[in-house]
Amino acid sequence: MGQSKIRNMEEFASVSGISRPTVSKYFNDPGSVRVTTRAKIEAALKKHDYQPNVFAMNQNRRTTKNIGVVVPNLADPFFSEIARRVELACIDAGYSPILLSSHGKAEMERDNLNSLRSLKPAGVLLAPFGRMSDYDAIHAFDKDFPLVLFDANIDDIGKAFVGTDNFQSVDLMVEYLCRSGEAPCFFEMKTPPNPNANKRHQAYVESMERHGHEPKIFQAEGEGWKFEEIGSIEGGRLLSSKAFKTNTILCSNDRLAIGMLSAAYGLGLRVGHGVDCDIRIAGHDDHPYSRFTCPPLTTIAQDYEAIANRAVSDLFGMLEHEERLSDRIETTFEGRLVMRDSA
Amino acid sequence: MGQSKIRNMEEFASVSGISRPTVSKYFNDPGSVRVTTRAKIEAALKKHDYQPNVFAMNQNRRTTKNIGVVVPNLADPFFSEIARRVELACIDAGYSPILLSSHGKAEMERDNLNSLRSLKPAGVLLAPFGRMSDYDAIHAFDKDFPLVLFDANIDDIGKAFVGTDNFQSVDLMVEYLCRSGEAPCFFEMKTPPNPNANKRHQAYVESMERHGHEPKIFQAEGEGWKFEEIGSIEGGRLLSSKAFKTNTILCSNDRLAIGMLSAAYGLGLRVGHGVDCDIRIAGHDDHPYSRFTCPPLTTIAQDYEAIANRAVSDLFGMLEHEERLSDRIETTFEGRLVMRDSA
DNA sequence: AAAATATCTTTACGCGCGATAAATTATAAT
DNA sequence: ATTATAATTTATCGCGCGTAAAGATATTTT
Repeated sequence: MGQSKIRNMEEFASVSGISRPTVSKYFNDPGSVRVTTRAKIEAALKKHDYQPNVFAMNQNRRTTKNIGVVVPNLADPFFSEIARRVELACIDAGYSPILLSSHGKAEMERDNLNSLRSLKPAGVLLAPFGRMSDYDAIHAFDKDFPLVLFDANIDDIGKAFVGTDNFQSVDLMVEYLCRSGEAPCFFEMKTPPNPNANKRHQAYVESMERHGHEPKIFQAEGEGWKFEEIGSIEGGRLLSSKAFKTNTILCSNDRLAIGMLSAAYGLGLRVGHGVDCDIRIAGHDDHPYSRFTCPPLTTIAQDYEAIANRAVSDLFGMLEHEERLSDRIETTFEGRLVMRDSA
Repeated sequence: MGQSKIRNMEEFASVSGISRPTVSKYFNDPGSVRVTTRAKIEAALKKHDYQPNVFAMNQNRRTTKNIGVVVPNLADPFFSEIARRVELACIDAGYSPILLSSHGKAEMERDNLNSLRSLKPAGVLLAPFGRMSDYDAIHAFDKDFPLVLFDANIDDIGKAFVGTDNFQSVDLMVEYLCRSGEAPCFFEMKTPPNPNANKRHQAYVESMERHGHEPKIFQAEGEGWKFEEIGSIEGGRLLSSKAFKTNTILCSNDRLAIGMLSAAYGLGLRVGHGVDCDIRIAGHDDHPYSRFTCPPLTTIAQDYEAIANRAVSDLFGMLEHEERLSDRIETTFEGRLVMRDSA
């Protein structure tokens, strides 16, 4: 809290009785100066409130403290939830996260990466679109900056990947559904914008075969990120035409499931595992609202916190230890079965 | 997209055959140079892809193209939705929006404003916490930067405010509910984190009195931003104890209503306006998921697009016309009744 | 065509700080 | 106390670009 107005580091150095280069060292790493001088500087800071000019700081620095965080779509609560944790983890580590949403458009993902270039980020955490992404742009970016992927993987891109093990998680759900009732069919989008959908598709097929059941896939038409709407319209169509041969439906993600629950309600179907119920519907992701659907949604919880923390620590580990990791690290966390009333 | 690597504006100027100061002018305003020289520069841009260093650009400039956008909580779909539109509007206008979420904490709102200071933003769009906000910090910031508030108002802070007219919108809903059935009681949080809740409370009371009914308020305990949970637990308690004297409940916002719908479902109550229904539940905001609740939620739609566009145009109007607006502008848009099945 | 105006080039300086080398201390180890 | 080591000071350069002034061209007007 200050009275006088300090214009630059030169002036601040003089009022604190320390030379400017030492003050500069202090701001880059307070631990790198002697305790006595640090005390002087911090005393002066309280009297004169000054803070270094970020633009001048970052102009000549090899590496800034900026961390880019790029997610495909902040309007999706899954991403806003995980982005929130990533942001906080960066702040805790003393970095400045810059959160960018690509608003569901792959070309904006490319633009976002290009914008980040001029910010000279120390590193970037990217949840990519996957196949929809501009591969060349991401590949080029990967060569110029330390990059860690999360949520969705792209082969050989980035120094590390952190996500959920879809094969484990889907198997967990399939196993549970088979054990507790009829084997599930699988409901997904025909052209999903998120690459995890493809993994889950595969995982479902393999898991069903392992359990001795024939996989049954139902694909919804529709593009874009309006998953609930697609789940409601296409799912409702399938439900009302009794296209499903089983009373158990596993949706590729919670948002599709939320849409289907809405359609089922509209059709007067009772959803759940009770004896008086017509169908079971399950999802995947433990979406923030899945606790409050009607009925509450049985789903797989991704470990948001672990994913966010690992992605951040993988990145900062590289940055701070200057490690030249020859090997790309892939970390997947297990999903956790969350049993509620819908299945 | 180019082959050669241009290091700085000097080099780029030479390959384009134009002097550096003119190139500098071009990047600050492409319209300020002659068409023939602009053509040369743009031809060179295609061959050599160069972009000016932002840090060096912003260092000496009086005003940057940075726009700060601060919202209380990106995890709330209402804010992620409106922030998305604000961001896009800024980009369209040629500015660089920097989106910051305060993650539900007032002290982080203050920190966010302080971080923005060092970015020398041309202006800032702030959706404040309201009473919870650090008034002094916001007031000080207001004096140093062009500031426009949206969603929540604070008296005399900012050059403009843009939001929804809660008195109009709540009255619209009360009128509809009274006309189509029993007069509503009002369900809200006892200590809401969002100041609009207080406006809606007042609006409900006034509207009820105007319609000749006695207002009945029910307040839920609970702090923080877990509105659905609070709506579910506290709403469920009230529902099961039959505390409401009327079969019609107006919730202060959709997220509370979503929680209450969940509780009602759990209690086996039929929600809706049909003859066979037990209660009617209405919300406010047209939350992205309110179309998919069971039953779909009758609510008031805020005009996100209009609010975002007006907030941005109010700010840019000031910036670009250098208007010294003596008067603070307050703009409120009307809410729109969205009739679905829940009430 | 000449005159008036708009635009460009040249030259030069400054922004605030990072980085470095050499000289000078202050602190720790012997 | 003397030496070895670590930290600080002094001095100086450079980052990439904004900005301004003066003179040189180009374009438009008469």
